[in-house]
Amino acid sequence: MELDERKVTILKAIIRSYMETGEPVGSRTLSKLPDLQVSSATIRNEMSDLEEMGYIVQPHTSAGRIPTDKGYRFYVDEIMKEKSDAIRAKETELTEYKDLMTRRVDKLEYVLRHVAKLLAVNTNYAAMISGPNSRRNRIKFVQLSRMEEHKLLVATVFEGNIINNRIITVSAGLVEKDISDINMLLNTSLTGLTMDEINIRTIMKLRSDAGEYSEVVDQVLTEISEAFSNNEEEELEVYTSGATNIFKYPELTEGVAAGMLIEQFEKKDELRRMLGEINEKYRSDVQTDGIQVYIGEELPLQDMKDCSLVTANYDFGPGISGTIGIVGPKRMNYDKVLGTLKSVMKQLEETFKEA
Amino acid sequence: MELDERKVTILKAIIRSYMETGEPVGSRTLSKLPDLQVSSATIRNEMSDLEEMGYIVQPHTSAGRIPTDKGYRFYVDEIMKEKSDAIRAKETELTEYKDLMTRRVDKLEYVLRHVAKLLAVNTNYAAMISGPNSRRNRIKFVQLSRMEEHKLLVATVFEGNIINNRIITVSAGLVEKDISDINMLLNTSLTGLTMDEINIRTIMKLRSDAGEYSEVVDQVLTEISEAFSNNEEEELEVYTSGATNIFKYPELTEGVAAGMLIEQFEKKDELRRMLGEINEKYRSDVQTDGIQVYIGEELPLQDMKDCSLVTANYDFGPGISGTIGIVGPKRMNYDKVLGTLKSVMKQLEETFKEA
DNA sequence: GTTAGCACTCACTCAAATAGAGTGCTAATC
DNA sequence: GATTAGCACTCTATTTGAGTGAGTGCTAAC
Repeated sequence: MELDERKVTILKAIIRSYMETGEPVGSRTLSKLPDLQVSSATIRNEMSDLEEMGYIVQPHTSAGRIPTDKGYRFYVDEIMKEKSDAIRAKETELTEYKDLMTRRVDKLEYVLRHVAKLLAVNTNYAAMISGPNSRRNRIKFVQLSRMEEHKLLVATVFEGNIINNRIITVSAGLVEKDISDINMLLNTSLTGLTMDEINIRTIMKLRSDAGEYSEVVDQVLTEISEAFSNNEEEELEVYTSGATNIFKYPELTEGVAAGMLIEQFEKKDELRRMLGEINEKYRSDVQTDGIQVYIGEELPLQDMKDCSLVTANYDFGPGISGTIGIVGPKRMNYDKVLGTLKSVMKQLEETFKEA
Repeated sequence: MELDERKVTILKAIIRSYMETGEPVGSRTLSKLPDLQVSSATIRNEMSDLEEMGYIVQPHTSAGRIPTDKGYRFYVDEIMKEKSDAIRAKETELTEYKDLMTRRVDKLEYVLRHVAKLLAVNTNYAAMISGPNSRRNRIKFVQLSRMEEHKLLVATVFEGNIINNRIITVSAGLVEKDISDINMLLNTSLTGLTMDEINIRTIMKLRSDAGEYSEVVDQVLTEISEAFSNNEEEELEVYTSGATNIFKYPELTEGVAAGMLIEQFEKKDELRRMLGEINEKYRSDVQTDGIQVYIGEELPLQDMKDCSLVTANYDFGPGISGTIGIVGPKRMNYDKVLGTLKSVMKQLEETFKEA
């Protein structure tokens, strides 16, 4: 069977109606729409076909139809084709938040946290953002300073002005000159490298370069290299916002699943892994604009099988890349989410280009 | 009417039974308890008295009784008297988590986040912790370093090794000597002060001390003072964990209130304000061990009126103080929560004394 | 003061009755 | 051949009413 124009119109109408109301859509409701000038009986026939083709189903015999994953997929693919319209529609709505974002570009964490909130409030779905993976980010400079007799502060600044502090303890006594020398040494050796690139060889070279200091310096370097390597779990943060928005969608809240779903948002490590994988996969995918849509069964996380997930990758330079995700019911307003997401990405990009 | 010994026994029995089951308690159930060797009729008479006195109520005519806020209040006050027993009971259970806490004392944020999680997991209620108010914390030292031509990194380390970074932009050109001089100047003037104590006068003095540099330095100081003053909202963080635990208590999840309650945990600013006020009020209250219990209507937040809140203030030195809160149903296991909280406080204190 | 006994209340459960929305099919119509 | 009107049918959701059981309050006896 073929998906002719009228079938498409009907399918889209079903999806749009279901998006609004959350109720199964009947033939009579559709027949009343202005762009469908046929009787309900005709529509029933078409719906029967659409069901056979797998785009819609009946929750029970005497109910209207609701879209299947396949139905949503068709709809989403359809929007994606005419995406540019959707963007402009939403852009204005967000500008009022611009100052919020531009205010403190220097603290990426702060920006991301607020973007998550902004997305959640604007879309009425749940938002999450994975922070950039510092390990892939280039070191801009390192500053070593003395805090106490045996405690040193190592402040590392990465591209994008992401700052990372560590406190290290050394047993050896260090005079001011030692510290400033090591400082110099660290900067000449490490600047421009990513954490991943700092391996044993770099450290060894550093030590040999240290020359006369090597006995004292050795310990500092050991501490630093350790501080630089034991940090996988913390580096990649995930910020979430609006998890409670799911209470606005009855189909997600009835049953036991509600708790499971809300709990899923507290499991930051799973979210992180998921977003990380998506980022890995589509980071350099220019064709999709870095935007992906996952519907129902397509979701990587089992507990979210009743939801849809829209993701977008941001990339503001080496190492400063991550993924934004919006989670909502399958009947989420894809137009709006896609538009909002694009708009936010664009603004973020501008903000970071300036900085 | 007077609360004689038998009435107390019955009241406590009602509360304990209701804590376990969440079901209204009837006279027959109570008559079967070993420590009540009287008939159900007698108990009915006593319960009638207790109801008249306001300690218990019937949800409806033909149901058992449940405790009122006043009933819980009596019970909690009773436990608080014999608190020391409760502590020791729980202490062992928590030791396994000790390494988790001691691992990274240098990052207070990290510790607090994990303590919140630990409390949530251990109690099965929702936990929250307010971070310390940096504005009241003493500056240990300040480190100024150049990031880019016109960008400087100001790293401020406070007592308790809490680190705060700011990036400031200056239009004037600075040579290395300027930076190290300003650095010296900042440290001699600001070390030992709290943010609150850094007022216009301090800044003015700093400027006059700057002497010959004043033209160039002026801008840096202005930037720094600004960076030091515009940060109220961020400084006081709140970490939450286990909000979804409330799904384990049906009386909290039925009705519309469930969503409201869960949402309340996303409103960090309100939580922050509440914990801040509690901290303010009981910070130096040695008598209560810094522990407070709020039941139902006593809660400062309207949306939590069906819950109880147990709070404890931590204080590990000047400025490093905050408040921990546990939120659960009114029928929460106060014994356990109080014990767990005390145990955690003790461990935290030890951890910080060492560092 | 305590207890046994009994009438009474009220929530909860279950089943049957009812209403309503929607479909599929058939036969008539364009 | 496509469209439509009409009708029987299906299934959910809502209502109703009877029955059940837990629990109380009261009274009279111990």
